[in-house]
Amino acid sequence: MDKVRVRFAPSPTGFLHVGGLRTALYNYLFAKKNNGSFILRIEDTDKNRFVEGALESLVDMLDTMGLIHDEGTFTNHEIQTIYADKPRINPAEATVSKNYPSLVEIGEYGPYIQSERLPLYKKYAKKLVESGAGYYCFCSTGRLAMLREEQIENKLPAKYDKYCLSLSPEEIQERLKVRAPHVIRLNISDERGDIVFGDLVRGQVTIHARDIDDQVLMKSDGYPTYHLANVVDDHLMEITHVIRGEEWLPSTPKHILLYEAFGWKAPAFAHLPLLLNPDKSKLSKRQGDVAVEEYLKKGYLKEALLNFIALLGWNPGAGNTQEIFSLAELVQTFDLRNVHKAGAVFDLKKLDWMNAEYIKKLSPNELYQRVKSGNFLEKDLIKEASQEMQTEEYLKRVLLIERDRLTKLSDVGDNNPFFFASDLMYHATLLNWKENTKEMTQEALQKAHKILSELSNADWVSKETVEKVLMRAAGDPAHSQDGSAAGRSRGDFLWPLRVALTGVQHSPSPFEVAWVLGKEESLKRLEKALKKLS
RNA sequence: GGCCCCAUCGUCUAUCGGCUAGGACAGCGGCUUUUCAAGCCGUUAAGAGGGGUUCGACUCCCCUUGGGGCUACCA
Repeated sequence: MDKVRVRFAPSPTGFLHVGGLRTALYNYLFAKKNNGSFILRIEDTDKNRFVEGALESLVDMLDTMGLIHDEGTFTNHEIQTIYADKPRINPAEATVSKNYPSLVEIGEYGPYIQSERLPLYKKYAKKLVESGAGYYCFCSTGRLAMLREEQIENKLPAKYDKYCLSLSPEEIQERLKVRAPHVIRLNISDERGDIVFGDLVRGQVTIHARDIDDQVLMKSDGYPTYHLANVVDDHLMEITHVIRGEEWLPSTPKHILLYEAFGWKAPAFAHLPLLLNPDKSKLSKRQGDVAVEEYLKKGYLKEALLNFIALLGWNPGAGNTQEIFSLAELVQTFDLRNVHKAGAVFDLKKLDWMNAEYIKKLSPNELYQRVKSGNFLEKDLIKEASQEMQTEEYLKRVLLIERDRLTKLSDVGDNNPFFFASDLMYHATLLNWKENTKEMTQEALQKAHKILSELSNADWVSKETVEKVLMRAAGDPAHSQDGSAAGRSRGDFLWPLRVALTGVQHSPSPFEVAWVLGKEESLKRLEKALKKLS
């Protein structure tokens, strides 16, 4: 079998979409699994929908997500960073893109940007016309629209009526000579009958030729449409497997016909199920975020997003209930045979869970780095805190305590604002544990103050030390079951301590809070609470 | 309107004719516990409907219904 070559071919019409990310991911996984090449090609054949900067963002986003391609289009930034240590990519072999100076192309099948391959499409379109598989069409958009309207009204398939196919060679030449606007269409004969093709995820698909429109292949602006460019490029670039979204399924017969017309062997096709909104329509911006960048900005880890998206439409196979996969594990396990046919709803709740799972696995250092580099510390809560509370040491302590409680990186501090407060407000009644008297609360706080003030600053370095000392002070109810400790419970001591340190009733354990706050701040808060009581 | 694809818990899914239909998320309940979270345990919840084929259908075939996609000189 030929060496596997697959491609991800986005259009520069906006940011990378989570649906696009999944398509790219499956292509990547399939390539890596089969020791093949993953190629990035740019399909910029629609001048009208071109968005400035989209190209660079698309290419870079693929890399920040870790889907490193082997061939095709790269940004200079990539070449200098991500690929710097990859011997098979030699920056010296890079050619600067003709149309986009910020991009570079690497590989033997270039250029990899369709707007730079225009002569190629022109040449092949001409071949089609010469063989009769294609023909010139001069019809106005007005006539086309009327035709279509009429057909729908008569319950017929809406398609071009081949009017221009009846033009004589002389007429055609004449019109071409005066530069009459025209397109080139694919000539599909009803006689062709059923077009049958195999799909790696759907099995055999059959569509009758009579239902297919004479697709425009070359637009009047001289650019090819997706259909022509796609087929020509996939053939020339020796793509072996076309893995793309299900929205392409209905146009695949057109592509099959093109391969036939050129006498080329068609690649294998695999049409992936769509990603859906909660209402089951095709995933769209209207019902939530779709840009990968937005998810990263919201504090989702790229590993979690990739893992989650991999499981939308694919599973590791019979009996395997594993859900957490690293990218390397996905490569190992991936198999197109386990791709589903039905669309999958993008369920944020499950993504949240998975993200939390990934956060829990991060070391304190990694977590800090991620939070910092993702700019998640740049929030008012933290920026308005005292200098001491913004040090790396302090923030790392906060993160260690919060790690198991975070859903997203952006949640840092949100559930425990007292870590960054400079002045807590106390409700005297909240300080009392259950029905305890003010005196008992005072006693508890004084005891805590005494114990903590006896600790040296060095003792505070260890969370365990702080915890041990306070735990001892809280007493162990297990040793006073006979009531000798006058029915005191840990709560009698720990509850006032918690409220004094946090001002609220929900928080991590007082040991941990005290450890995070440090000696000085902890004592300060205890004193303030005591003052409030007196 | 035409064509194509799809159909198991609310959601993601397992099942390739033998099922007491399994797992995960969410939900609910409990344990743990000074509170919250985490963790652990438990639990609610599904094969759209109708015909076939078969000893036996969630699994195969047909129809209906439902959902989705495509139907551009967009990809």
